[in-house]
Amino acid sequence: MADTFSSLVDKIRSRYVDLSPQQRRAAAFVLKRPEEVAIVSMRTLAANAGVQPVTFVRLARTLGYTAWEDFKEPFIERMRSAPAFYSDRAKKLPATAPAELHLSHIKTLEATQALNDASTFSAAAEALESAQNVFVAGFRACFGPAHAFAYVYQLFRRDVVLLSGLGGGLEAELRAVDEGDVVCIIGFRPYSRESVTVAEHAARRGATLIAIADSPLAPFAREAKIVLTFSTEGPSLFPSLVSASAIAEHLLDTLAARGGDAALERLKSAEAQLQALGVFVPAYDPTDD
Amino acid sequence: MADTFSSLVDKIRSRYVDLSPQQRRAAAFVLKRPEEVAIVSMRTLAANAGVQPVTFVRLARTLGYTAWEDFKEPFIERMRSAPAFYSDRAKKLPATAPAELHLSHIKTLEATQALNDASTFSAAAEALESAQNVFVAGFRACFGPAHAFAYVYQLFRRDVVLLSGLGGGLEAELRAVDEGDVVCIIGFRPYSRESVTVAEHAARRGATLIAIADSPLAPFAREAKIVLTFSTEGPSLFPSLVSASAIAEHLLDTLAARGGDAALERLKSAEAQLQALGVFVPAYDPTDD
DNA sequence: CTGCCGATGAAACATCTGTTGCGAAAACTG
DNA sequence: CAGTTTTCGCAACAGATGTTTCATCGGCAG
Repeated sequence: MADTFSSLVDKIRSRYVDLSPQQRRAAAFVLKRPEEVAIVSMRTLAANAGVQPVTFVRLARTLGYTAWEDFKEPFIERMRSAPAFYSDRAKKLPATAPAELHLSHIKTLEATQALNDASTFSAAAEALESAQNVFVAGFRACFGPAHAFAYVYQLFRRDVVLLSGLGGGLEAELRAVDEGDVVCIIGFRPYSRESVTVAEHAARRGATLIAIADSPLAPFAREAKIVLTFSTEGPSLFPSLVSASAIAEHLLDTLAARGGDAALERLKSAEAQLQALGVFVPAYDPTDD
Repeated sequence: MADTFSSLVDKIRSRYVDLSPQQRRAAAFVLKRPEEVAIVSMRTLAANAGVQPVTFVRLARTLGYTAWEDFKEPFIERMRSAPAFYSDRAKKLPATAPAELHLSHIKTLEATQALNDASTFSAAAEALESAQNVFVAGFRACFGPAHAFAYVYQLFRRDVVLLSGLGGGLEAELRAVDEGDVVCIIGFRPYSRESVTVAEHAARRGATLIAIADSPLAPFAREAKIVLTFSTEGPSLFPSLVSASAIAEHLLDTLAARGGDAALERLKSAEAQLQALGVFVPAYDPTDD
């Protein structure tokens, strides 16, 4: 009984010619504005389509649904997991063990994608650009993503500092934070004490706080000017860091793109420098460029 | 009057602390499941959140909205523009949409998924289980994922060591590697010299090598017994770590699953210990379990 | 303890929901 | 053309919706 959106569309398309004029009107409208179906009531939908409310009930019936709600369901399901298209594709993968986790990673990414909009990313980038200095923090499980973010950011910006708390020196590191700086904290539940310490210190000093968290209600996000939210959900025992990494990378990309040629130049020279220092080893894959 | 979704989230976040317990519950739920707000009725929303229907009206009022509908609007607007299904989204977003990068992350994940099969993961898990000691390494951009992997693994296995090269002491750390041990290295192009150093040393000592690399031909994977491959491709300037994280997490999940109750027990006690040490700060989201 | 005040829950409210029944109109059939 | 069938619109229905009202609870100051 539970139809998918695309199969419903097919059904409409194939039986369209047999429909009565009014039902055609309704069906055509439904295809043109699928979001409306999920969101508004049948009556307003009818008003927008220039059709009587009953017509939608009749349309649903002629297509084999017992009630309008059954007809409506696929439209809702399509919206719930935002870009339904990719979800549908993922469901078609074989149901072996690794595929399941893989699928869940995709779902997590999609959930994360739905939680943030472009303007939040650009606001974060703007704040970082106008910062005197940038501090990055993440503790315990989140140290990894924080390090990755700071490492790449350092490639095209000089004054990026990773707050590590190495050797218990977190407080000493924090003394460098001042007004005009931006502090960027990554964390998720359970929230480590250090992240709150950093956040509070940053707020006290008047620095701008950017939080990358699993919830806008994360304790260290309380005083944040900008919050980027990610999901850690999944069938795994452990919370997933995949989405946090995705967000960090997206932010980096935004920063590099906005930085323009200057950022690119610095990036290149940084890489050349590393190369010259003999940090890297040549790959021996002949298909390389 | 017309609020955007992110500004609404900010409003909730900033005023969350002043809310009454019940309203917090409602607010937290709304943040955790934003799609629901757009789709279901207030009454069922209340049922799912474990709150009275009135509470949502009250919440909307406290946040400055005259009616529930005004509060609900941003949630609907957010969904309306979300689905990348028909042509209607092209006109809305600027060229550098977050959806594009999001899409590429999914593609990368799918590519990675295709590169490894379940048996490779179980082989890796098997090797790790029968190891005397486990060493984890990753340098430069890959230090993050390596740290994340080691951190979680340490939660249910005692003898996991992260090779950090801190203070230039990499060689000293390597002296601990011996026959019967497993060394797990994460890395991608350009390959850092340290990763090769570690790999060669491990091979010389007779330790088993597991490589997590962007190519089976990675220099540090030459002597590896098992290679897990991931993709770093994407439209971004920077290679993506998302898939590397996904692989690491999948491996951890496999390990925990195979470890059975014993692993679970250790995991629990590790978490309890951390809790007792006051490492974490309580979350103030009442909808948590 | 009393009196107060905000927070909370239960029930009643008007309104809007999807759906039905029925009559008028239109379209087809012989 | 009449007779039949289908389509359509209107008004009414039961149930669900968001909201209001009011009684109760629980903490706290005097």
